[in-house]
Amino acid sequence: MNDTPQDAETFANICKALAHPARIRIVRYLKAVDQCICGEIVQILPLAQSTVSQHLKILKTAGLVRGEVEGPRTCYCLDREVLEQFKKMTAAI
Amino acid sequence: MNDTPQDAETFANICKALAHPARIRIVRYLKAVDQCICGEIVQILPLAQSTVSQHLKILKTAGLVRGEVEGPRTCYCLDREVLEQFKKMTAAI
DNA sequence: ATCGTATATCGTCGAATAACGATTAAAGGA
DNA sequence: TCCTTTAATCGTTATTCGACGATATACGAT
Repeated sequence: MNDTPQDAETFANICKALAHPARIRIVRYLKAVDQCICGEIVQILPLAQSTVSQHLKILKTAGLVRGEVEGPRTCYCLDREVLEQFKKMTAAI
Repeated sequence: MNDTPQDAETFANICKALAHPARIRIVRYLKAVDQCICGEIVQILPLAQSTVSQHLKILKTAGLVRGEVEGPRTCYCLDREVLEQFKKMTAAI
């Protein structure tokens, strides 16, 4: 791992995406079930659908999660590659 | 590592503390020099003294950094224990 | 006792976050 | 075709963040 300001920014961005308990729980859930639709997560978390959708968007923007539309629903899964990258960066702190 | 909502909150809190490039750079710097005073960090970062002090406070509150007053200055260092804990939690995601 | 240095804290401001309900969009089924 | 389901987006509101300058505090040195 590098140690440039840019690198710090990259790492900070992923941390930011994970800096909310709901998003941690989403990531863990996805890890456990491999993939699921948004509504499933809404069931699990004590949050409104729109709020969950927003959290998913944040995780997606950070690259940690991918979603693909399947008819009226969207199937979400972890991007394990990105997650591994993050783990490596963390280990290198 | 556990997988409770409380655990998610704990982890999210540390992520939040690291969710800013300046704070990442502070942690890395402390890792490299082992310990230093606030002014040293002010030199390194393109931020005002008060801003750096604030970032240090956030890191301290999260437990990642400890500071002990030495006369008119404060000597900061990493809490390697907490950092290791965070690394383990991250690896367990 | 005063001055200078080093930090922390306060107050402020704009920007970003988090949450929600309401609305919209896009299928799929009746 | 119309209704239902699912999810995304919009608009709003309250809160938090990030940055700064100014001020306060605490020592050490003169």
